[in-house]
Amino acid sequence: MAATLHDVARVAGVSFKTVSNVINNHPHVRDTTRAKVEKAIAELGYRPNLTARSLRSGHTGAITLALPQLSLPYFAELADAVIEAAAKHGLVVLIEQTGADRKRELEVMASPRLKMSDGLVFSPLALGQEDADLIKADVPIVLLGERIFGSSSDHVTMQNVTAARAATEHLLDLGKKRIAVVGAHEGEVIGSAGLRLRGYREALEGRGIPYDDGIVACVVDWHRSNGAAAMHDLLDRGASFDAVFGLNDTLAQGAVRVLQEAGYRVPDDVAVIGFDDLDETRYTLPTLSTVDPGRTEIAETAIRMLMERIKDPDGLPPREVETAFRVVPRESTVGANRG
Amino acid sequence: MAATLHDVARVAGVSFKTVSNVINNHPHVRDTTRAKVEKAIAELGYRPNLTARSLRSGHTGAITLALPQLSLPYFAELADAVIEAAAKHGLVVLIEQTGADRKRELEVMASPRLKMSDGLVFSPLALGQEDADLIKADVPIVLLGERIFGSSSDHVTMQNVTAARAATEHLLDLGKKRIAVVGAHEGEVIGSAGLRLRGYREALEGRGIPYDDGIVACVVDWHRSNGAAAMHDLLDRGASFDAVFGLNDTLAQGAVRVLQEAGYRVPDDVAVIGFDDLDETRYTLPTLSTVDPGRTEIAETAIRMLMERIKDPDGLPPREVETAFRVVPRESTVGANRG
DNA sequence: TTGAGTCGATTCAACGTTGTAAAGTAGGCG
DNA sequence: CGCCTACTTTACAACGTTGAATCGACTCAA
Repeated sequence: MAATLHDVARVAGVSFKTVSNVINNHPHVRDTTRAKVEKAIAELGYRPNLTARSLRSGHTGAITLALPQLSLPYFAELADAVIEAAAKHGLVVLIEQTGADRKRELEVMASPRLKMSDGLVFSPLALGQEDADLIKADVPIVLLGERIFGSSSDHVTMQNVTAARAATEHLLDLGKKRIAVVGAHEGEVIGSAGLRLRGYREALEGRGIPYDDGIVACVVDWHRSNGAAAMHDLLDRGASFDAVFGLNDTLAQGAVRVLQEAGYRVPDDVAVIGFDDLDETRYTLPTLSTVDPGRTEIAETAIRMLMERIKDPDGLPPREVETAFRVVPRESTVGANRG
Repeated sequence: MAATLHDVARVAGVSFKTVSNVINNHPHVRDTTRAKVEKAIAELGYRPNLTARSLRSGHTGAITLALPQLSLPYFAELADAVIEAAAKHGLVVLIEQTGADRKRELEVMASPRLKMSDGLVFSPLALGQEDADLIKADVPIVLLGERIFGSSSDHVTMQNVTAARAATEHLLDLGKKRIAVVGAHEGEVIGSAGLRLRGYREALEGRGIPYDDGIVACVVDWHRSNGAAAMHDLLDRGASFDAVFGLNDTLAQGAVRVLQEAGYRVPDDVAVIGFDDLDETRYTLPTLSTVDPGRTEIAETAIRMLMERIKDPDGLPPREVETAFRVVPRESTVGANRG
């Protein structure tokens, strides 16, 4: 089968430890010896057994990324960013899908498989404040995403409230007066829906506009179909509005679709803004205004924090980082003749 | 640190091998002993060290999935399907992004990291027929996707030619006479672009319609923007056509967008069909007709074949499986009042 | 010339697990 | 009562690697 240090040593005529020293660039190896060993390595096509190395060294060179589902575009783009950020540090990424199911989210942290990696980047959806004490595992954890936990883990979060406020203000700045919301979660306070709704309300308050829950449509999931259904709902109710804040891009896309079917022009009759800056928002008709929550920065920060904690598991206090966001105006709010 | 077999053994007052026997459901363990051991396991929160188990057993319980990029929706949905299929067999998935770069695709197979998994599900884009001999690694490989290799690996491919032919025939059946193609690759024969174009030509031949390369637009990449640019190109050339076959869904979406901007009604003026059955094609305006290439079946077949080959690396001849496809008519070809 | 110090290579143990083989403990039967 | 068998537990070695300690040879300064 595959060659081992011992095989190489036999061919090179040295001890297997000398081969190990060559591979690990140990300083005290004679050049002639090194050459002999390298020749033998090439000859046998030797590759180090990373499993054995992991057992000996205690770390694997892999991290786990746990997220709801890759077929949700936001998480696919997040995973892309995390994999690239990890690759820069020589880490490989193992992906676990939780389906936003609370039981599976807890299982991820409890599974012995987690120890096949050195740390966990975790984007939970179903876990809430009440689960704070359950957020722990045999490896360091960095929590991503929108929720706030009382846990002792590191967090990388987007600025949901402030960013949502900025998105709303963008609509207000365009002279919109009645801004509908698509995608609220009934009664939620600390989830991303709740936080973004809070930002929306703050923006209204800032301009002295009363909050009207008659133009706030609730949904269960954040899929395109839910956005479409919510917009149908608003239209059926006869709600009047001149702008829509979709709490994420897919919801906004669903809403745009229904508005267009119903004969409304976007943005002239109704301006629409989303949230997430998915790649595809650049290519819809009209292109979708949105908020870039700093996905690349989230990924890179998460990896950096995780590596710091892997290196020093207990020396650091729990940290919370909020990434920079940016409102991205596109055709769905400012029309086709933008800069 | 984490408890080991020895720690559990000490607490339970047995040898560490007995603990191992309990964990592995060894038949001859006295009930009272088992109970003692299980109590100690619970007490210490013992979890087996999978790295050590891997070293000893020679397999890891993980597989590698190598693909171009997760932010491309097709591959995100493929990854989702592969992860779910793997999970059914108790396997976890490690993802490598190649960026469709030939060098990185070769590196994936050569990297010692690959041995941290038991097998490779590989969806190459840059490797071609001439690289057939380079398709090999220290672990079994199942190749996915559109290319054909002379390699000795297992393949799971979609029926590109037949499915593209069916897509084209769907347009012909609607009475369309001049079907433009968006997304061809200049001179390509055996890639997915080449194969799908062949299916298109076969369909035309079958109806005695001459092939006109004046309505076949070539692109470099298969992104939405390329589809848009290609459609711009066709319109600028003054090409006349009453239908468009986008060689994948994102290309088709880009094309639809440009058509709509240019004032064409889809499907009344121009019918459009894509390829891949991305989730989002259900929510565009109009919803996009497409071809479901059997993604779930691809994933499940690939995992099944990979497991068979892991179990018996040399006993099986190279196999090639083609999955079933299905034309999915939606609004972009048959209009809004469909069944 | 000798002792200290460096270089180069080796030996040994350990990481935590499982397979093999052997050892110990009953129970059953002649 | 002793022996054979089946059951239960244990001891030991291995998986392939790296770190610690060791050892010989050589260099240099005293």
